[in-house]
Amino acid sequence: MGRKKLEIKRIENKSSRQVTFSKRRNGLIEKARQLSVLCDASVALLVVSASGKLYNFSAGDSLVKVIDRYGEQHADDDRKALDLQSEAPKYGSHHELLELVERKLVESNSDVSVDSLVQLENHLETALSVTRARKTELLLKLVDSLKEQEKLLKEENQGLASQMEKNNLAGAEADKMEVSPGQISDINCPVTLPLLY
Amino acid sequence: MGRKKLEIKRIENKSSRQVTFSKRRNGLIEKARQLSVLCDASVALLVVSASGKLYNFSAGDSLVKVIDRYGEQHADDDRKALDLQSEAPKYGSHHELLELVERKLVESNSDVSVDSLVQLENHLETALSVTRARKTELLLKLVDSLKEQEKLLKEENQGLASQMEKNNLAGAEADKMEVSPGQISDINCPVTLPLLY
DNA sequence: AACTATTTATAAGA
DNA sequence: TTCTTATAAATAGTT
Repeated sequence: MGRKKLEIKRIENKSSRQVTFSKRRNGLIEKARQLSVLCDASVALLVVSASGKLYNFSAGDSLVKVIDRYGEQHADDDRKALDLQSEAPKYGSHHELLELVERKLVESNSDVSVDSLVQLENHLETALSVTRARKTELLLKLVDSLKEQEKLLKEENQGLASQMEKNNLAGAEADKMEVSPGQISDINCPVTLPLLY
Repeated sequence: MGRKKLEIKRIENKSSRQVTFSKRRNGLIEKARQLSVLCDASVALLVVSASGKLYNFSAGDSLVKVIDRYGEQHADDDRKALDLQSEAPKYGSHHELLELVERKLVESNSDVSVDSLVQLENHLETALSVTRARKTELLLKLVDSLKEQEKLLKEENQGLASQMEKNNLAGAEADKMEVSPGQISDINCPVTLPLLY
């Protein structure tokens, strides 16, 4: 959308790259803002220029909340994907909790004592801590069990491989001796298998 | 840019809000991609729909790297905020930052303003979120790689076991035939190994 | 930073 | 959801 069609590839001219960066960055932020307003969504946007400068924008929720949600969602997805049922209490998402608190604060502006809010805050922080700790615990347990599994499989592999090796060597020995057919099933016979690495 | 000019305010009609969300979200992601390519920048974009579904996109660097950079920058800000008087040593991590904070809080127990503490609280919360997101991301990656490793080992195992099975069967065949010693090294010989489970 | 010829995005409709 | 198309908006090159 300009005087000429611009191919989407790195702009080589440094100064026009910088100008385009500035223009499009603003455009992107404006689009993000509009999406948030029009569709009642939260948007977080981080842009790092080639020179390393960071620009950030968020709408709807704070950047931190959105990033938090990113972390939480991944934990949730993972738990579902792995069929791990969590015994963690169903507090709902942090986002929802925070919204609930915000609503409470707005609704009952003055007729809620600071003490009760402090209590609520502590309660929520506990819930949050429990949930997070649980998440980490589950992931760490999963990692441990996978490592254990890996160890067992490696041992098994080692066993199979060395058994085959043994067969090979025994076979070589057998080759040198004169072995009668009747003995074949009682001894380790030579095998020449390509050892799977 | 459409048949009619659209005011930038929440779209009340639910279905058209949803359609607009979908279209503009895609548009936003495309713009983010273009910015990254044209200007050699990194972009991270997180969008949370009203219904709570999260969409994320990143270009240039991974989402985690960009979020990390955000966290680093805030850590830098924190350091600067706290280092007004003393010379600025190199605090490499949030951990060091926290130690610094603790020291400051103990040292200047009462002569620190509430405002600066509020600011500090916000910065630390940001650091916390970023750290948690990173922790989760790293754990998930670890889980993925362990699963991949497990898969490979199982395949290898399968291969070894079936090779042995083959030997066994071939050996059984050999038992029934009359085999002269000279042929032994050319055929698969019977082996009676306990198959590792 | 402003201007404007064009390209691009997208709102409404199907 | 996907496609079409009229129109609004963004922006590339220019000043």
